[in-house]
Amino acid sequence: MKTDIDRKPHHHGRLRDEVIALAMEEARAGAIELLSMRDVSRRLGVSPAAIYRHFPDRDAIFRAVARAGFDLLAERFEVVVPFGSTAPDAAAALDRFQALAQAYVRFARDHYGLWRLMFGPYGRDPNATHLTRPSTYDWLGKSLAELQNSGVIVRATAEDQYFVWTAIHGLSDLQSSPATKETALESMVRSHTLKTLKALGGPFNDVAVSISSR
Amino acid sequence: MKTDIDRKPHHHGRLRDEVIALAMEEARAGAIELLSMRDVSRRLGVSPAAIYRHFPDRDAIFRAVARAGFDLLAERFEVVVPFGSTAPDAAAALDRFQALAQAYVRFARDHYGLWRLMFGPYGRDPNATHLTRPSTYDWLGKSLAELQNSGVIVRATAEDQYFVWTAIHGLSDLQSSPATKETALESMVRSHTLKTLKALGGPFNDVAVSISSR
DNA sequence: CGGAATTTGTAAACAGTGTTTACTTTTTCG
DNA sequence: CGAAAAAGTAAACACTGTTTACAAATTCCG
Repeated sequence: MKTDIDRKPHHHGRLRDEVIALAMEEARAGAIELLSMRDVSRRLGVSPAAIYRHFPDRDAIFRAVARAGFDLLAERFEVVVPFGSTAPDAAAALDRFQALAQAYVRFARDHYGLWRLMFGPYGRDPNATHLTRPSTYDWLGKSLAELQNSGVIVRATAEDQYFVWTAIHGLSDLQSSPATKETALESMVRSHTLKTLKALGGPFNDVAVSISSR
Repeated sequence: MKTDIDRKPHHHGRLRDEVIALAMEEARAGAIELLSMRDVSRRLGVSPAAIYRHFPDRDAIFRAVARAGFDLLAERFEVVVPFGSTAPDAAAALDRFQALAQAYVRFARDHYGLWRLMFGPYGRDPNATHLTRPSTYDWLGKSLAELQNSGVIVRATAEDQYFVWTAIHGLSDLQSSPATKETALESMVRSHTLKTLKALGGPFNDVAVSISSR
């Protein structure tokens, strides 16, 4: 039993999650590097030292946020391309591939600071799992396999996959203004992905191209 | 006339350049965000406040360093592709294009922190010139024009140029370990650039490909 | 030249930071 | 229930970016 008014003199347990959530929110737009321990503690109504029960130091928060960022990106991927299912035909496979790219570019635009954190030093060092990370990179592999099975492309080697990733990643990193119109972004990503697929060589299926051009 | 031992009780003039030089050196490997004003002043044998005669605040140093970074990159480009000259034939044009890409990727690897600064918020805001920046982006345009004139590619629109840039940029940003072997890096960049060119469409000149494959 | 004006430096202070230490409160659990 | 563990606190430490008032070096010009 507790008193009527359940004021929480102690946070108990969920402080760690609250710190990460606040840091992620803060990392959306701006650089997370200037996030202040004391500011976080103040906004969570907690003493500065309390945070050190959950993180050894400030960098540990950044690393945790970067990991959470990859989880969030994986969620976005799961929405547009449910991992259990398989694209029925070439048109669907191409649609999925483009939806994946759209999600990637949008994520970079809408969570710019978090995005930079994820692909910066803090997102890389954990266990050198940044390249073999299954959650996000494998989505691309699945999509490329679908494209291959449905005949849109003739092969999808590891090198091909890496190439496609770098192309979309570069686009995400370089998109200039965060105020790009939705339709402009969409068509830009579409033509970009089509070029990318064409680069994979072989008789790139022009039928598939005409399929996707509304 | 001065005393025999020309100790300099004041720095006079060149402090600004020394700050930028030191900050650039510091930004090579690690994140520049944790560069300390007081540390800089200490290492330059100067009081902390002295720096404020040359920069309004810390961010101004970052912006200046980012600009200097683009100048340095332009120097690298100039070495491999002298801007005054023109490639005599298709093989030379392709070589130059690949040399440009190599320089780009190497720069990102060898000046990782600086690279991140340049393409982060600090490198972008000056006057929104980050996309129209002539010094670095135009080199790519020149190279693509050479490729077009010599028949390696059939067109080089602005959109094409942007695509090529994003592809190389993405590769630069995602190259994993800074300890990649030189030969591995070189062949990776080569196959990457060839894919990129193929993506530009048209009857991509397979002869040119065989030219470049040693 | 010589002295005013300007530039470029300094020392001291201020508010704010990351982190550690010693200590207290709350929860868990045999 | 009472000990052990977990999760909080206040106070201190060394350090930071920045401002202020002041001093030295340089430049400018009558």
